[in-house]
Amino acid sequence: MFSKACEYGIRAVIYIWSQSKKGNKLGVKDICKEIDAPEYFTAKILQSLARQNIVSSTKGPNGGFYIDIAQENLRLMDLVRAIDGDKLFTGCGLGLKQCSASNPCPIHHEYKAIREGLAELLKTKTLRELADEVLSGKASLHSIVS
Amino acid sequence: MFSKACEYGIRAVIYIWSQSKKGNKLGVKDICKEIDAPEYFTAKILQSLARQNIVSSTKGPNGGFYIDIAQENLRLMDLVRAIDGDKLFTGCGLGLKQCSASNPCPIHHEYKAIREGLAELLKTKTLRELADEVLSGKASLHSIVS
DNA sequence: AAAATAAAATACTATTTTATCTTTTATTAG
DNA sequence: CTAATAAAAGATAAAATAGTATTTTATTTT
Repeated sequence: MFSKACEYGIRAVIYIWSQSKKGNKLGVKDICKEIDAPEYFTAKILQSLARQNIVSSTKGPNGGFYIDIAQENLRLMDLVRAIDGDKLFTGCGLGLKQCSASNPCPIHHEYKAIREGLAELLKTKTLRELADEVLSGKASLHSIVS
Repeated sequence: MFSKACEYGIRAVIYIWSQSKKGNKLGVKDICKEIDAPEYFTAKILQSLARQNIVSSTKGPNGGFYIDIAQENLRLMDLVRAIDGDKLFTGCGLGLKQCSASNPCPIHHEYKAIREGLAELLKTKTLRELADEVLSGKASLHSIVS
């Protein structure tokens, strides 16, 4: 469904958010250790998100990634769009170039419902909510390490 | 969502079905012309589906692909599984190796609902239904050519 | 039997995605 | 001002997906 880049990006941003709340900045290494993601690849994703002003960063000692309070209501949708674009929310399920209610593919209506359900989910969830779930221990960003 | 191979495969099988009903066998060239898909690539997909006994084929003059009546109740789900496997129906939305109700990622429950909705759609739709929609003109397998 | 046809199999190419490594630039602590 | 630190940028590599071309095999028509 989501690309690997998007999966890592979401996990990273949720973690950054949960720590920014405490005023901490995080290095890529720390982030990747926590969310179990490849370091250099995740760095690229975060750099792209920084250019898009979704996360902030500072270089040098004590530098790292953080998220501005102003982004408190950032929706999961905004993040997915920033990384994967919106092909997931626009394209035809069977790949037709033109597919609409007036010239539908055989699963147009049903697929549209699924896709809209997904969009609704992503629009509803804010990064704040997601980070809170992790902070409260209700949800996790990595597999159990035993 | 689906891979290109899967998109072409679904369109091809629906078209083959709609013609098999009339007793016609179809060559790859004809199929690809109708569904606007790359010829050699689609051929490979169909050959794989033939090995999996989802479509049938005969070589030589008047040969081609067709679908056995016994496959009348073939579900879209079976086709998607045969081409893309079931990663779409099993994996975690955020890519966690282990993600379950007891150790959930932050979108586990909501994502599960979306995924199950999709699975339900694919299990409900039979190839017969989809082909009928195309035959009756209610749905289309290619963009409008004006 | 020979020629024609069409799928099957194999090999090859291109593009995109994922991942890693190296160099550069900015910032801060000493 | 110099070291050290950490992100930014760029270059490269590996893997997966998408797409094309060629050869082989089976079947049918003449």
